[in-house]
Amino acid sequence: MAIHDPLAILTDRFRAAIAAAYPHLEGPVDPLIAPGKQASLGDFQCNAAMSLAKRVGQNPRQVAQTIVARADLSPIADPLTERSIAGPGFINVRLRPRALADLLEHVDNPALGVDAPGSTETVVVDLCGVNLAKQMHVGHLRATVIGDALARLFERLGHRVIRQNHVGDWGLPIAMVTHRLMGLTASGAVDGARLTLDDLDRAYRDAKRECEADEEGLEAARRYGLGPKALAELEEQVAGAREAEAAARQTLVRLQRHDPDVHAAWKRIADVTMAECIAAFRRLGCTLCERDSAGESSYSEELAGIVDDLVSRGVAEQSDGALVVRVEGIEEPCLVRKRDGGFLYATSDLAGIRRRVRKLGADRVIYTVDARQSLHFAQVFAAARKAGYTLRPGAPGHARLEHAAFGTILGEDGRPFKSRSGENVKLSALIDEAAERCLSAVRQRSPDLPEPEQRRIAEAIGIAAIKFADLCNDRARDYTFSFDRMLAFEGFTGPYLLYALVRVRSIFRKAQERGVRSDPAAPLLINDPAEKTLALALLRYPASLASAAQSLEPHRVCQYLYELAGAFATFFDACPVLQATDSANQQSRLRLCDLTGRVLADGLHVLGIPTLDRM
RNA sequence: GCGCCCGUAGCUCAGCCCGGAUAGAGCAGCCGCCUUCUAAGCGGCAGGUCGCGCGUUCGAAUCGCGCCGGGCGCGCCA
Repeated sequence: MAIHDPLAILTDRFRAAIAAAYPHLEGPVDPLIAPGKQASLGDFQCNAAMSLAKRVGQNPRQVAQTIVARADLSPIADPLTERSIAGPGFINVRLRPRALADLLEHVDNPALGVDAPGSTETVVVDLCGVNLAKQMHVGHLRATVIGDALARLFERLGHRVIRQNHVGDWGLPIAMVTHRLMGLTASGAVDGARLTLDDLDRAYRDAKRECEADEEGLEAARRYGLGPKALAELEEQVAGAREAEAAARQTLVRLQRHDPDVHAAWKRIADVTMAECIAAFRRLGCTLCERDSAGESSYSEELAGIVDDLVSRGVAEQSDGALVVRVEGIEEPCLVRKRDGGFLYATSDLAGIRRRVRKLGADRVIYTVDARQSLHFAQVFAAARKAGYTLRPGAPGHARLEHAAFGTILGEDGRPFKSRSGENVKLSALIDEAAERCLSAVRQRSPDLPEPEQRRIAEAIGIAAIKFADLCNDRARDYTFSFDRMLAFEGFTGPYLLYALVRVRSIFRKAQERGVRSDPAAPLLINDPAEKTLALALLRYPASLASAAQSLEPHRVCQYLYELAGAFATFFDACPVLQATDSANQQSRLRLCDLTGRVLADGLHVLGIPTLDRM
């Protein structure tokens, strides 16, 4: 048990009291301890009496009295009395200032009160999922930022984390670009040596357009008897598209057979794309590197074997010429091979699960992928389980597969976020704009700092704003992207958290200037209400991480950090540190500041948000 | 048609898993607070039929059922 978490301690004490008072009750009873509803009544409350009343055949107030008589809360809280009971049977608990200080001593360590896990798990996080020849855009932002935060969170909690970037680097669309690029290079239209991702992005779109046959248009033209000229144009378009597609298919076959020319072109596309993406991750502060890439191509050789395995063991079956895995509870079967013998993305996802569990040793695999893929993952997870791919060598039970689904980023018009011209907004352009908008504010507030420093600060604030906005609300929901709101420099934003930390660090800068030494062993004095609120907030840090990890919801950490920053802001206003009335108070407050700064920095680091010394 | 997600203050959102006291934030509005550690801050006021109905319960934003409204998905694309 966490010996520094008052909630855990009180839960323990009340559970014991209830067990002693009602020994005939079966199983442990949850004492329902919660933070106090009103600070004036108490710091915590026990809500168990009401729910127990019926089970023990007493009225709730009687139950509360019985619990109060049995509960021993020393030394952390004031003794309970008749007056601790309120309303129908709420039991209010008030912590002792001294106890608060003692508890804080326990979290004042490098781990900040986060205990090592009972058992270390291997957690694979599937994140990012960029596609070759496509610019990173807002669609990848969430998959990268949320996945990175989850990966960091599990690492912080002491687990072994393996990041997997399931890059879309295989299949017909990629073959289409490869084919087109080879043509462009051969004709000299593009310099292969100086290829950029923008070039590839353009080639991708052109190739796609080239292969799109307007069959419906042709059909309609025939039906409505359009003129011969229009008809001929449409026929030509369709024929051309079919030809382009056939060529792309041919390229795909050559790629699969490791044809040196095609493979070299494909490799070039992969290198150019990944180099730019990895630069983007670095700029964003996401811990994702080349080694974490495990694209679809890396599974291509395994797919036939997977399907054979599924067939031979009767897991997959024929259906309309295709191969499907039927799973209980889901109407739609999971398609693993097309009628034409081609594989689908479910097939490579199955290969992914098998490798992650068997080779990488995953106890959990977490997919940070768009919520629109929910059905797909439900199918694939069930199929993998049915196939036994989730069975871990040398461990009981199945690995846990979880889809950390996230919603769409919407524009302020409520529709999926796009540029004015309807294009996807490039991630780099997004960061540029955020940094640009911050720069003027930084110049205004810190005119003395050198220009490069101002730029560096503005960039960090912009990134903090973007990432915090993405992480701070419920993953599963769509959210509205708004520069104005995230950069408002007010309220529930990334900049607010950075600002709180900057103020902490500023105090220590000033302390040094004034020759004030801080004593790390000075006694903590928790007297002012603002000090108490801050102390209570500091103690909640480990629980906030645990809760976020349990639910795969980073926004819980955001919520927590915002509350901590708020508690600090109030403290900052109410409790002078360097001008404290006496040295004991000054030293105690310096320690509170130090602890606050460390928790804020640690929490921001867990979220992957950059921190600053000044802004 | 079936499935998933969402509906809480003018706006953007927490709270729902695990039911408890007058439902919380931020923005916008109004009133205060910088000769003192960064005012990107703090304190206060005002603002809500928790989509609707029924049910379970001593007690429902929270659990169940049924509606209404919005979004997304649903075998040979990835």
